[in-house]
Amino acid sequence: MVGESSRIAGRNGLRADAERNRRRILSAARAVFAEHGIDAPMATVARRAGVGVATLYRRFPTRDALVRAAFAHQLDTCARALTEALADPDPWRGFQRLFETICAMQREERGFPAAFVAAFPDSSREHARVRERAERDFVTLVRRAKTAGSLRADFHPSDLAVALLSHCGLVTALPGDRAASQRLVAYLLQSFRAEAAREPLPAPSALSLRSLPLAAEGPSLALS
Amino acid sequence: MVGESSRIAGRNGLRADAERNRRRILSAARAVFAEHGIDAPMATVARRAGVGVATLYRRFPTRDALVRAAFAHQLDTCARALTEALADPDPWRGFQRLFETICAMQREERGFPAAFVAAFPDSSREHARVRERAERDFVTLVRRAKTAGSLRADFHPSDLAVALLSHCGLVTALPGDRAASQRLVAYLLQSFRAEAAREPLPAPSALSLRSLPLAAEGPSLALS
DNA sequence: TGCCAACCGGACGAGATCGTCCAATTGAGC
DNA sequence: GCTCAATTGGACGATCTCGTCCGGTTGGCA
Repeated sequence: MVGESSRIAGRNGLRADAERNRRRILSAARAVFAEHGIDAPMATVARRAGVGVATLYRRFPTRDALVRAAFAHQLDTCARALTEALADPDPWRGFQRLFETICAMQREERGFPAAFVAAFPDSSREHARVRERAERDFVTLVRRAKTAGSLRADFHPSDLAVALLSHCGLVTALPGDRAASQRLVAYLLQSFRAEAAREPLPAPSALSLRSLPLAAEGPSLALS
Repeated sequence: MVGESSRIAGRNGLRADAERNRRRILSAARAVFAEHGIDAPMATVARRAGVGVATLYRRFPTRDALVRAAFAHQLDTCARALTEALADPDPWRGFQRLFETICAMQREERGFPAAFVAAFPDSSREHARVRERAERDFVTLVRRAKTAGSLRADFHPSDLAVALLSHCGLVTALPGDRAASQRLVAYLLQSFRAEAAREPLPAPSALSLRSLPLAAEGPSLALS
């Protein structure tokens, strides 16, 4: 019970300069990823941040860790959108806003789509608890919207993942084409409405919603 | 008027062994691209084909040329689907089959989606003539389907590109998930029907259809 | 002010891919 | 069978990225 010698307050237990560099790195990472894609060399990020590669690697041992930290704020927004959707008295409006919010995020934040799918196959991680919570929330929202008669009865929760991944692919292929993205969102939302259910759909995907990066992964560490 | 010395018949003006190697390379490329993605090292393709790298580079100077040649057969099928769609007495059935055919191709032929989008920004090339023809054909199909009252009036030809690119992104993110792909196709087709037009859509994308790799680029050179 | 642990950053070796060059081989007409 | 040119294949140098190592620096408490 002696230790904790020069451990200081920097909110993460980091020294002041270390914390400063951490923020710089995240900011640089967002800029570089947006500009050169998610596969940009780590050294580029380090240079832009004005730090050495070692500093970068010490703070974020893998590229994946960096990517996730860099877009934690955006993932947070998605998670918050789910909470707000659930709070909306009109379940369809909640559903619609949730979908539009996430798609807008994918559309506006260059680099985020790649991060979104990169964070995707994370299903077996520690945050499973939070993810399950998000999944249950969304299922609840879907049930309410169906009961209200606004969402088609054969909508399956995994369809959200299908829709989001499609949109993700679209904005990746056509970065900057807002019109295309908005058209797709409109088409999909209309086809999710109860009135659109004219013909039966094929069987839904077995895809688990738990793998969707919709849940906040602990307290947000993202900083502007 | 003396030349043409030992120029021989190999359909491409290639020597018999050269033509044989060409086929081997294309076959190997399809296999490797399907297995390791479109960014697989050229050397891997060469090794699989049982030829040296130089042979590969001489025949296909760039990776792009190889990719396009490897999937020329699939692109051909897409182009043929357009012709058949136009020939169908029921324009909506033609439209539907066209869309389903292309999506099935993207879904079943691993590696093809990547090739599809890779072939995308090719608008300014020599084949512009053929592309324009394909564009006109599709516009004709759309007009007929609208006149018949089966396609929604506010459908814009560029929506085909939007839909195809989205689907492309989906199957890239979830290779092997047939159900997801089929669900998206069903949703999109239903939302394209005239009866689905309940609310106005946002403005269409300025995206030119000419850039869609729907047209055959000259006589097919693809071989099994 | 002084001390020490934590932190910093650039150099560095390993590994991978690219695209070219050249000597040896091989196909096809004569 | 012979000749010649087209074709072949692997070696090679250039370029790039990764992730670690280590000597020097700095922050914060005493």
